[in-house]
Amino acid sequence: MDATMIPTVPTSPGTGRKRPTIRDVAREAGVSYATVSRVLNGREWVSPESVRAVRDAITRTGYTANPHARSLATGRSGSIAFLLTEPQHLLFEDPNFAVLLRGVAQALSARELTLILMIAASPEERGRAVTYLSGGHVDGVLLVSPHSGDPLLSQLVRAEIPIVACGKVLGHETTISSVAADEWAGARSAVEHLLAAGCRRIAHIAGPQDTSGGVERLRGYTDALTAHGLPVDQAAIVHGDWSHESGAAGMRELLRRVPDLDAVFAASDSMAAGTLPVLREAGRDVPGDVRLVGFDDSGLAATLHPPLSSVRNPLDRISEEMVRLLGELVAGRTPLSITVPTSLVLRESSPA
Amino acid sequence: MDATMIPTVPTSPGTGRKRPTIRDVAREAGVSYATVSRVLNGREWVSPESVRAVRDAITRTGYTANPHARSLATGRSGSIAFLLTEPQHLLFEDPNFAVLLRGVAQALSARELTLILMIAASPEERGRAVTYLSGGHVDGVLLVSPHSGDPLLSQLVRAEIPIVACGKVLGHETTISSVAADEWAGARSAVEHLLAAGCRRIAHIAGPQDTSGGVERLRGYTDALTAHGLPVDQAAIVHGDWSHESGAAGMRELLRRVPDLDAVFAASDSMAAGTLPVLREAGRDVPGDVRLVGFDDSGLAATLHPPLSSVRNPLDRISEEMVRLLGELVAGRTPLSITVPTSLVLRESSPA
DNA sequence: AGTATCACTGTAACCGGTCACAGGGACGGC
DNA sequence: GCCGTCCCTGTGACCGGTTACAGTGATACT
Repeated sequence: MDATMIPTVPTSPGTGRKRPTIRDVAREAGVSYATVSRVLNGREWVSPESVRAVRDAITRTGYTANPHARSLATGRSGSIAFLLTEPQHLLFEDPNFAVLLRGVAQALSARELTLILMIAASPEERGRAVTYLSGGHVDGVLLVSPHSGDPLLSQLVRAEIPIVACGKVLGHETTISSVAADEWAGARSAVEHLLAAGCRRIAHIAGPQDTSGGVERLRGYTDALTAHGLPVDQAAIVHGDWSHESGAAGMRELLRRVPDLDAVFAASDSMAAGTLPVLREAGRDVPGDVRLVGFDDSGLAATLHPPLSSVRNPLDRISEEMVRLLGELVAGRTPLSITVPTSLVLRESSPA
Repeated sequence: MDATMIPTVPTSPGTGRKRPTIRDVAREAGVSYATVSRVLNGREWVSPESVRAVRDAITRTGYTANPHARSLATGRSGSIAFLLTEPQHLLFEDPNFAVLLRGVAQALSARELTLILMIAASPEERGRAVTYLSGGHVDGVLLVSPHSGDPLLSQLVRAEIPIVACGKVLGHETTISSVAADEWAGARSAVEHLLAAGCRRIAHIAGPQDTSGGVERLRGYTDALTAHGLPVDQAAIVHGDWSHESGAAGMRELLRRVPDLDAVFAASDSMAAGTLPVLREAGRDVPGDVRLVGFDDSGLAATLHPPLSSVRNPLDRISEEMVRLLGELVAGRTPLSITVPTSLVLRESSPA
């Protein structure tokens, strides 16, 4: 059927017909191209008639500005990079990450900024990422919970790119802005809730201690205990890497070391999820024998059996603040670290 | 809107010292800037000495090309958009999506293309996305399983942007390239495996029938049964929406309708995971009493108890092919639809 | 020797915007 | 009538690359 049909338009993709430029609009509107530019950016005085003429011409021609020409002229790219250095963030293990990404995309879209996603897992990818970013081709970089010692960090800092991290970056407070949930308070409230429910042998599955999240959540746990006059038993603290598997392994270890535990506070929902099959196998009922609280309130929490109590990590708020802070950095303000409050969401795994 | 835009103050941190340009490199190397450009693109004759001089000058100055200037001159942006029209893709529900994104990022990075992520959920976001993309500011668009009737599709097609979709787009075969897994064959092999293991009452939890995935997987199931001379019992087929919950609900329904079932083929791993607690509660052992096979072989499959057999959705392959096809479209080739093979991964939930 | 070819290089004109600067009316004050 | 101000507008010089075109010297060919 289409073999005999001859297309009416020479449709070579991209080369088709030229897109209208600012000069075309100017001619159409009967003004100079500088005036069109002024209307577009709206920061100088232009007569109402000119504005209207230009507006009309724009809709008539279907003009949209060429962002590359604009970037070249202004030196500002209008795009920011969202850099991931750990591929597992993108995998099943970390559903929070997806929520954060969604929030950031939304906040950027609202500011008419484009989001460039860079996943730098392999050494080559990391190298390419550093070169690209150091080249000053984006206005700023958003980082997800970077490890403090990562050489990538110092390279980016040296390149003087505005950076905002999600989670405090120890040792870089003066060069990198950061937005973090008040994880200490969240962890503390989780443990206080368990104490109020009558638990006295509360164990903790901690996160990596080279991330602020891991440190803060552990600190919240110990502080809650000591504030209530309870001893901090090092045997009741095991360390995981946020993952499901490490949660399972940690739980097995805890059952061996502290068989009389009556509650577990896990530093992530994934790790909390990992404890469930282990507890079930050991014949411990949740929440009957052991109360369980996780952290992040990810999508995972509500789908577990039993549904998991968790500390809500306000990721929508965090992503919004990250973009705001990045805007300020780009505008020349000094780096700033802020925290946003968390809240405890109670579900069946630890009834009030 | 202007209030939220990043101000145009020229004192951004990056402006400290100016980045070297092609002219700086030329001066440093003692050649003209055209020669530097030639070395960079390497497509014309340049003397070995000049090449070496330029190379040295580049490393000495730490030069990196300004992509915006390049785009402006060449008319090619060097970036492609990854467009999501359904926000739930990014959420916990669809771990496959993350794997696909990862693969695409990798494939693009290897080709020195940048990935612009656009999430167009709200009507405003969708509008902005269409304007941006229609403006010709990216070289092409990658779409994830779009619904055939989506007006966004026809708008993009009208704007003559190269598009590659993941999953066949019914009705747009001649304008949009697509890459899809051979889901029919995958589903069929899963059911054949269950038949070979001796199962005779095989139920199916199907996906939404307005997606090609849902349709194809169901068709593979029925075709496998009829090919083996078995009747297709409509009572043994329930419909879900890919989610964990719908899997659980479907399983409850199946146990009521087909109490003597000896196997379940679920159209997604999430739905398969949802069946597990229901089966356990009903006292059915997996795989002892009921064999279970999922679809996608997501990260989820291996972490379940028991580990889940699943049809492997070759997302790495799909992402690679999507990027390849997009490259061909940009180069002017006509749209093409291809399928890539799936394979069955056996685990404890359905031993051979 | 004259000339064609080859290998290489430099100049200049773009690409499509932004913005500093100069200039031109209209108006008010002297 | 002259001047200064206030708005508004156009010209032209960038931004940092690519590339068409012209040119140069060396070598090969006639």
